[in-house]
Amino acid sequence: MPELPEVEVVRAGLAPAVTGAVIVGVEVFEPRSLRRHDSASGHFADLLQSRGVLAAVRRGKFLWLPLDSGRALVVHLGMSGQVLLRSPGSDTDRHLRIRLQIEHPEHGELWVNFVDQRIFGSMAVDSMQPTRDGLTAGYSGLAGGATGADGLAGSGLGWSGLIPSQVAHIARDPLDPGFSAPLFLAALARKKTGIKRALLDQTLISGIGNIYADEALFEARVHYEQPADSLSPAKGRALLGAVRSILNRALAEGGTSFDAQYVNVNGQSGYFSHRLNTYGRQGLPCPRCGTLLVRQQFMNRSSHLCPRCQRLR
DNA sequence: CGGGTGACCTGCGCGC
DNA sequence: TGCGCGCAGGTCACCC
Repeated sequence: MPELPEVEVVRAGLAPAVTGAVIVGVEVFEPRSLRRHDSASGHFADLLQSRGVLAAVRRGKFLWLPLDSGRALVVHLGMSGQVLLRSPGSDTDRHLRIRLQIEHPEHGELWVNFVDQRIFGSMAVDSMQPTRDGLTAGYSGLAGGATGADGLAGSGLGWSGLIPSQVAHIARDPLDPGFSAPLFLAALARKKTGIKRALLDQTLISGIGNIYADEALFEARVHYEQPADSLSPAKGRALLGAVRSILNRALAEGGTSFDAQYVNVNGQSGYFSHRLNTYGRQGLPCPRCGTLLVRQQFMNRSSHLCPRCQRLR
């Protein structure tokens, strides 16, 4: 489940089930799913066994569960990853790569199945470090970003001010209260690169992938190869506004699902695919002007656009 | 530094 | 029915 709305749907589903739970069992069926785990710090299963889970946090497309050991279980869904909550003893999901058995004080025992057809996703136990700006590391669904509300003694934010090392280079996403629009727009204005490349650069702004980049560019009427530094300040602001609007609307509909691949923790699909204006709609008329939409090769993938509404300037 | 390419994977739908 | 091809929502390493 790749882009921000789909990952947030997973985070939101996971949070109530795992917060306060203890990991009582770990089964790794596919070691390639541990690609991002640094085994020098210890074996994946050993680092999880008997640990308590404090929360479910997300920045961009990265998800992590802070643990009572001071580390975090980092989850990245890649292109085809799913996290499914199952009752103990459930039938094995196809492409099941890792299973965590958790025990929650209220909900009892539960299986957390990491399912991933293509194995581009991964799980890893990672060390934590303070955020560079001293703010909450990501979104955990807690009011006020959990500031001072996590009951941890000592310095400020506790786990909420810490970020897994492998996520530290990822920029804040545009729905994060700590995201600075002026700083992002200023950085954009310094980039000579094409605007879509910039939107997909997770170190500049995170959470945007191929679908929502195309949709936001369509909404703002910008060509994907328009140099970032050539956008007027007003156009830059409009584009960021379009990005936020699209992400929020997709979130409200449970994300985008073309097939059973992109589902929440209960295996249910989102409905935003009905709202897509350009992604995957090549050959169909532009909803704005009726010109036929086109698909073009870009960055080893596809860009979808209206050749009339989105001209290179 | 920017930008291009390939690697990492499995599976589905299509045309022949 | 089978086979090859192109396609898929991401990220990273390496090259020039």
